[in-house]
Amino acid sequence: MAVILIADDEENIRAVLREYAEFEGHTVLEASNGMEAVRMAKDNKVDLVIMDVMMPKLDGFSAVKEIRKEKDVPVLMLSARVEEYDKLFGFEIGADDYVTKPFSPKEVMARVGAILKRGKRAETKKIVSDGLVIDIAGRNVFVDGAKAEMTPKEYELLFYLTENAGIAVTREKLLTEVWGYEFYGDDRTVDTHVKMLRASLGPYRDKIVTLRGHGYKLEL
Amino acid sequence: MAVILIADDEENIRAVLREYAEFEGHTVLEASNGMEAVRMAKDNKVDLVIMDVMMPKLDGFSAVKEIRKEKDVPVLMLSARVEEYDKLFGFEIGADDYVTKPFSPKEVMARVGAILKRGKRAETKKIVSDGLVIDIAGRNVFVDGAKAEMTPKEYELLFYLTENAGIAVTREKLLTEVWGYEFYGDDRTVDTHVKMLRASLGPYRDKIVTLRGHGYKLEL
DNA sequence: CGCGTGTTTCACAAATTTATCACACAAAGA
DNA sequence: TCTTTGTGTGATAAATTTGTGAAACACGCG
Repeated sequence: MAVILIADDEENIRAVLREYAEFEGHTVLEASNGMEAVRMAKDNKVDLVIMDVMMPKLDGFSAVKEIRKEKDVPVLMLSARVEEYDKLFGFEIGADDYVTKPFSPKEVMARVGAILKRGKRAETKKIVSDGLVIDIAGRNVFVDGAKAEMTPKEYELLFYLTENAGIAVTREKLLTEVWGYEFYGDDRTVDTHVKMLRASLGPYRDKIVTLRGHGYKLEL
Repeated sequence: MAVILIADDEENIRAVLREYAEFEGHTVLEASNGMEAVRMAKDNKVDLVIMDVMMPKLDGFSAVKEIRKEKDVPVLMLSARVEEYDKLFGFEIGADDYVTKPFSPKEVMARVGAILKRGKRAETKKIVSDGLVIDIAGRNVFVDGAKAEMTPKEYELLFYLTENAGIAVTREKLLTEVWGYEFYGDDRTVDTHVKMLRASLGPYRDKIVTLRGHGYKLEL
């Protein structure tokens, strides 16, 4: 559905929200302080941010300001404070909603749903496996939240494998499908690109399984 | 600014909200029960409805449903109940926001402001990112407040990319979509226009990302 | 017509990507 | 264990691709 960044220094609050969010089919990223939240928001394609006001290193308001410099992502603020001032300030910096602690997860998710519904932006399909996010339409690949820069061939190879996830593919097949039927080169070229693709996938390098004497397969 | 219909059976609550709303420059209509609220909403040009849940003759939820049959007006629900159920139900019938009593008038007005702001954004379809404002309907582009003058092709190219923000687009696709299917010219024409468009976008030139071996993408 | 703005093509340099090769390494079978 | 076969990897020269400036071209208008 959507990618939600949950920024709160309290571990259990993140856990609760994550549970609810994932139940609704969202992908969740977590940040435990403002700095981390800013970094993650900038590096990832985030659809909504749930941001706590009081956090170490960088408070929620400042974090939102920072994020807004680069991205126009909707924000729901969380705060333990009940003072009115906070609420107004939250709206002033452009927060889309505001909930005070203690809150009910259901209410938060209802508000999240409302915000996402409003932001009817075309949502690109994403294939997710653990910390690996593959966004074919946006030509993005995220490894544990960080954007993985790849060469064109790597993208195409990965996308082809993704579209055929779980299916064994021969080198020949890959050459004709990814490289094109006119390609008359070496089988081993595939190996080299798999090597580079694996390097780009880092911890998820093993998602590309070698099928000895046959070819490769992407396991999601 | 806007016309706000305040529906609440408590006279003093209406009075307080009216005071704040008028202070912000809004025009206020009042209804003391659900039936009246429905009638007024249908007969008048209303920009936003503040609706109490518990009212005589017709409750707030039913009233909203009734109003929504004819008009797609944003609604902020008020309720004395603190039960979660109400809140969720409020969102389910499409309320844009929800505040429980006792509330602070300032908070309510802040939320009203937020809702109206959203609505306005949707009407003119202004896509904003930092100091970059793209008003497709008005055919305007503002860079840090200053209007950016562009050639027709630049506008069209930018608008197409904006409508497909976050999605990778090939040069071919751009040629057929922006230039027209009959165009049989050079791929590289796109490059040149991207170059010029980037120049026009000044500090936001990097919002147009080059996807090597593929095409371009607008990142908001 | 001639002019001016806007559009397209083109060529070249710079930067990036690719294909291939050789060798080390790993797996499977005798 | 030894052999054979297939795969992983680093290096590198060759091939692509893009950014850009300049020139050619198109077109509406006074």
